[in-house]
Amino acid sequence: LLLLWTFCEWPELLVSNSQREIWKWWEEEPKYEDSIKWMSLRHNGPAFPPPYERLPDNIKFYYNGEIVTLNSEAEEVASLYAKMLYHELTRDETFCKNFFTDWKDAMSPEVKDVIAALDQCDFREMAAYYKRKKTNEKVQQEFGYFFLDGHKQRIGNSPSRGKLKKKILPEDVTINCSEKEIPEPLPGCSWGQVQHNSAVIWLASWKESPPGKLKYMMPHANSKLMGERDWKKYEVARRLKHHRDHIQEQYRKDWDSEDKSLQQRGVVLYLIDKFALRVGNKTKEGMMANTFGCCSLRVKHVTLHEDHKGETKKLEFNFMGKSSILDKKMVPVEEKVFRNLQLFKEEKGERGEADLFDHVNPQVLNTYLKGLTKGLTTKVFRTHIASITMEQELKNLTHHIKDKVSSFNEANRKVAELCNHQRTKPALHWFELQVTIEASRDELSLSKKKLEQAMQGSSTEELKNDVKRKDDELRELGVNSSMEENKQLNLNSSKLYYIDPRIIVAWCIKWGVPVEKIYTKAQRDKFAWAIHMNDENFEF
DNA sequence: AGCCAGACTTGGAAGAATTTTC
DNA sequence: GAAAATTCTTCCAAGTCTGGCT
Repeated sequence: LLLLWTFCEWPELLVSNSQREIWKWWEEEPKYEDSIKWMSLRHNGPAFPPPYERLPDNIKFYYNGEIVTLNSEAEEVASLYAKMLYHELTRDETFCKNFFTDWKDAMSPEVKDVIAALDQCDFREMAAYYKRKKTNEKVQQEFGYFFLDGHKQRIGNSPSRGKLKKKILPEDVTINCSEKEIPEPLPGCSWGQVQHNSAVIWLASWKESPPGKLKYMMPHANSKLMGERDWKKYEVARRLKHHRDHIQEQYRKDWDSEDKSLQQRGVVLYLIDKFALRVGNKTKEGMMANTFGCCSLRVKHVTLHEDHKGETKKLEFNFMGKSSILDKKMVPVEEKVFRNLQLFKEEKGERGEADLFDHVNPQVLNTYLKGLTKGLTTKVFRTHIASITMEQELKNLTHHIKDKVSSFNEANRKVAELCNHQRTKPALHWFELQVTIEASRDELSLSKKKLEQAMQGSSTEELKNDVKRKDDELRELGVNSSMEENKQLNLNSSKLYYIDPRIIVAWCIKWGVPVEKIYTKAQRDKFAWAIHMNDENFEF
């Protein structure tokens, strides 16, 4: 009976995704123009977290060992801190200072009188309580989907996210949907705005309070709207092969140009075309993280090396790229590029902080490229080069050293290296490390003791090995803690954003490798269009 | 012509789930 | 059978690029 009742309540949601029929949108004829993204768009809007619930009576907050009852608002803010009590950040002085200031604003005068220092606060009971509490899956069921032209589709980012920022209310949210399908806001609330703009694909948007940046509720990567764009992206990147010769010819001419902006454009385009650099827009001058791309490179980021015979010209990049990932590599360049760069550096009097390419910017570049072929922008080069490289690497794989999947990963690794996709092996935090080292040292001395005791007897071989192993372990801990060389390549980004999935599908068919070995479930959903095309002869 | 809000794309890290190892 | 290692998913920050404004 219970089952039946549940079934009636959520008939569609009980059918798991794998059992559902897939909407093969890629087999359909386009029903409307490119500029129109949808005919009907229905969804429930973002989910809002329920109003704050007070702590149960048995969970207490202590100040200086005494129980203190916080007013509701102060308790709510305290709960945010309690939830991350064991996080490294709570040992950060600035973090604590900022939090304490904001927290005080939420306190009633009486409470404020009592609480004078953060380090006298005991959040441990609260922290334990929240750790037990589980998030509610029902929210995902009700709000995790939208309907595009009658088809059910998953929503991408979770609408209820956003930690310490100001709470988002329905009044802050703009809804984008079909005319007659406006979602219900929370009782007693109304939406900030409702629009019916079929030229865009987002479902809801709002301004995030401290940074003032726009946030969007977008369709999931496996939805038609996202898949269609992805497909189109790879088609544009594919078409670049028909224009690359001409582009190269053109920029070679520009190297000799009298016009400084043409000359710089030529060199920049060469670097992007050869080394798959990002274009390098101006980054928002937030207090920290000065990052760079091709157009924004400074003089100090590029070092020129000429070997003693003056035969090979090399360029050394050394700069912080997107997400503050270090891009450091030595690459050979053509003579004229080398001379031009020398010139650009000299012009700035070798001042390290000066912009290396002061006569070009991303807009200029993109305007030029768009004139060459529709849809061409600088980022297309990265996609193109990555896909071409992968295709070539896979073609070169005539035999498999270990197994097919390992060979595949080798090819993938080349692409990741090219795109400079890194991943930092999470280093143990300092104090965790101390604890680990301590424990490791104890184990070692214990084993040594055992060995000594056993020396008189026989069969000490095993114990000797044990000591040796533990000694090595301890030594390794010391090495790892000294950090550096913790950088590893991350193959996921190139696989998800740069390599045309049809190249991979074709390879899988050719070598009889199940696609499941290469793409995870989520990735197969994202690339469903390519997998279903099932084209063994696909050539990028 | 330069600037910036708006709308997407791309990225590594954290956290969850799963597999492997001891 | 638990802990450790690895893999996968989610999260949301950090990029790109367009087009409208001044």
